[in-house]
Amino acid sequence: MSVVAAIRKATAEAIAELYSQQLTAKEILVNETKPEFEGDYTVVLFSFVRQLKLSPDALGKQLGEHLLQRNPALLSAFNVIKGFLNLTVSDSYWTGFLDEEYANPAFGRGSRSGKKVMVEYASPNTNKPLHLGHLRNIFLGWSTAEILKFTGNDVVKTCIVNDRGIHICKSMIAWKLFGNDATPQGTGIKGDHLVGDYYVRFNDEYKKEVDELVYSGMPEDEAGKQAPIMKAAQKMLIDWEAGDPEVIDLWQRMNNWVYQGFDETYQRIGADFDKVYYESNTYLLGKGLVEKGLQKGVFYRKDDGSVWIDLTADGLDEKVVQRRDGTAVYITQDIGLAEQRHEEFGAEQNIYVIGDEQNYHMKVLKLICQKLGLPSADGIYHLSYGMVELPTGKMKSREGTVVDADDIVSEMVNIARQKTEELGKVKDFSDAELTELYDIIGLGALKFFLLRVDPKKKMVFNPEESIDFHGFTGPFIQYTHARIRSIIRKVESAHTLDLSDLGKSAGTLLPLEKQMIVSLEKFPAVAEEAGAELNPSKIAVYIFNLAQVFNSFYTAHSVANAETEEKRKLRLKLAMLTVQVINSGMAVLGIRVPDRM
RNA sequence: GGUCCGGUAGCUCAGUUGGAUAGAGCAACUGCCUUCUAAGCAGUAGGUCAUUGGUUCGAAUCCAAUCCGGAUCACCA
Repeated sequence: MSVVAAIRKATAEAIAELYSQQLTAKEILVNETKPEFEGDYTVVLFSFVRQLKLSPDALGKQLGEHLLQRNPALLSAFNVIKGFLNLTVSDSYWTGFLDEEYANPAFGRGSRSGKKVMVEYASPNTNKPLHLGHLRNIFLGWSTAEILKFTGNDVVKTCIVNDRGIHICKSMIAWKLFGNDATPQGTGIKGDHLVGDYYVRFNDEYKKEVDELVYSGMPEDEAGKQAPIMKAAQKMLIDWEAGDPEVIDLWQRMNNWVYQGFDETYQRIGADFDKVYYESNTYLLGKGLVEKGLQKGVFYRKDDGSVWIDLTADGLDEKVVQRRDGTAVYITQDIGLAEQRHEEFGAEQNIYVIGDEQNYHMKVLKLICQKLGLPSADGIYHLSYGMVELPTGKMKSREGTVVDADDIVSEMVNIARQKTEELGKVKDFSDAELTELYDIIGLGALKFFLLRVDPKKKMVFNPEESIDFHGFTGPFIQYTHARIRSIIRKVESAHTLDLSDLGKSAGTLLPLEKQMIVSLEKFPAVAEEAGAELNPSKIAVYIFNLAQVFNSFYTAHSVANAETEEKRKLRLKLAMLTVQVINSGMAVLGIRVPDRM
C-alpha cells in the first residue's frame, strides 16, 4: 500500500474510533505538504470540521495524537496549521521501504488483472509517407499500450491500414502517366516516399488541368470535375472495385512499396502491432449490420434506397450508414470492424487513437454501436489527441510545410551526434556504440517532446528551433540515468558492496534524501494514474521531476564519499531504485536510456 | 448558426479533480567544473490564471454570460 493510501486508511479508522463517523478513504483529502511547512503529507480537515462540530484546531490535535499513537511505525510527528494536519512519516518507515524495493525490477508494476484491452493506433493511408502527426499518434498509442501492460492488463495492439480508395488511385494514375516504371529499387527512393511523390505529382497536374479549363471559360467547380486526370483516377477506382486484374496488380505493387517503407520507419522508431487490418478486406463489413439495424428499427430507408440513422434525439444529426447504390460508408465499415474485432479478441475496452478532428465521428460510432446492441459498444473509447502545428499554423502538404517522419528522426539523430561530439565524453566508444547512442538520444528527445504534453491538447512544433536537449527533455533524463550508472559503477569498484538492511544510523534522513524517497515511492501511483487516464504525459512529467530531484541530491551529497558507511549504503540504494524507476518509466514511453553519454 | 475542445510568465507546458503564498523548462541576468559526467546545480527577474458575475470557510479548478482561437456538422475517409 502506498503511503498516501495508508494515511487515508489510518485517518478513516481514527475518525471512526474517535467520533463514530464512517468515512470512505476517498473522502479524505491527503496532499503532499508544501515545502514551507514541516511534514511530509497533509490531511485537509475543513471537509469534516462541520459534520464533526469541532474547531479545525481541536480536531487536528485530537486526530494527530490519535494517529501517532496508533501508527507508530508509519508516523513520527504532526503539527496543525489553520485546518491543515501536517504529518511526518517516520524515517524508519522510509528506509524500510527502500530496503524492500531498491532491487525489485518490478517496482511500480501492477498485478495482472486479466482485463483485455485493444489499442488501435497509427492507421495510416498508403498514398503518402508518415509525418510528424503520425509520430504523435504512434508514440501515444504505443506508449498507452505499454502503460496498460505495465499496470496489469492484457493488451493487443492493432492497426487499420487505409489501403484503398480514391487517394491511392491518384498516386497510381500519376505513376502510370509520369513514372516511367520508376521503382524504389531503381531510384533508391524509399517506397512510401516514392508513392507519396506521385500523389503530389497528381495534385500538381490536376491543378494545372483545372487552371487550363477555367482559363478556357469553364466554371471552377465544373473544371474540378472535368479534369482528365481526376476522371482517370475515378475510373481507376471503379476498375479496382470491379477487380480489374491490371489495376489490382499495380495497386498491390505500389502498396507493397509503401508497406516496406512503413516497416522500415516502424522498426526505426520501435513501433509494433499484434494484428494489422487492411481496409480492402474490411470495407464490405457492416453491410449485414445494416440489415440487422433495419430489422431492429434502429435504421430507416429513404425513398432513394439509402439507409439512415436519426440521432437528433441524442443531440446529433442524421447520418447515412449505406449509400443509395448499396455500398458501405466509412462509419459502416467501422461498425463492422468493431464487431469483427470483438469476435476476435473480446476486449473489454477498445481504444482508438485518432486525432481530435474525428471526435464527432467517434461519438456517432459509439452511439450507433450501442443502439445496435453490439457487445463491443460500451468498451469503445476514443483516445483523442490534438494536432501538431507549426508556429505559422497547420502543416499543409500543398505548401510543403509537412514535417516528414523519416526526416525529423534523422535530423534528431544528427543533432544528437553533433552535440555528443561537441561534449567529447565518449571518445572511447566504438562506431557501433556511437551509432546506437545517437539513436537513443535523438529518438529519446523526439519521443519525449511528443509525449510530455497532455494528449488532448494541440501542440506546437517549431522546426526553426529544433527540439531542445536541455531542461524538460528526454536527454536530460537520459543524462541523469547515465550519471547514476556511473556512480553505481564507481561504488562497486571501490567498495565491497554491503546491501544489508539499513540500520538506525542511516535513519536520520537529510531533506534531499527524504525528497528522493518520497518521489520514488509515488511511482506505482503515477503509473496507475497514467494507465487509468490513458495519459503517458503523466509518466513523462513524473520521471522528469524525479530526475530533477536526483540532480539536486547528487550535487549536494556524495554517494561514494558519503560521511558514513551507513549513509553510503542508503544513498546507493536510493541511486539503484532511481535507476529502476527511470528505466521502467522511460521504457513505457518507448525511450531507451544509455549507461554512458 | 448547432455541437465539442481550448485560453495559466515573453515562448512551450504542469497544476494531485475545490485547499496553504499558482509551479517547471526555454529565453534573460548572477554565481558554481583539481572532489561520483556542467546535456548539470544554486539563485534573480518575470502572473489581473481571457473578461465579468455567481456558488462557499476557500475557486486557475465548479456554474452562467461575454470575448478570442480551433475542430466538426458530406451518399470523403
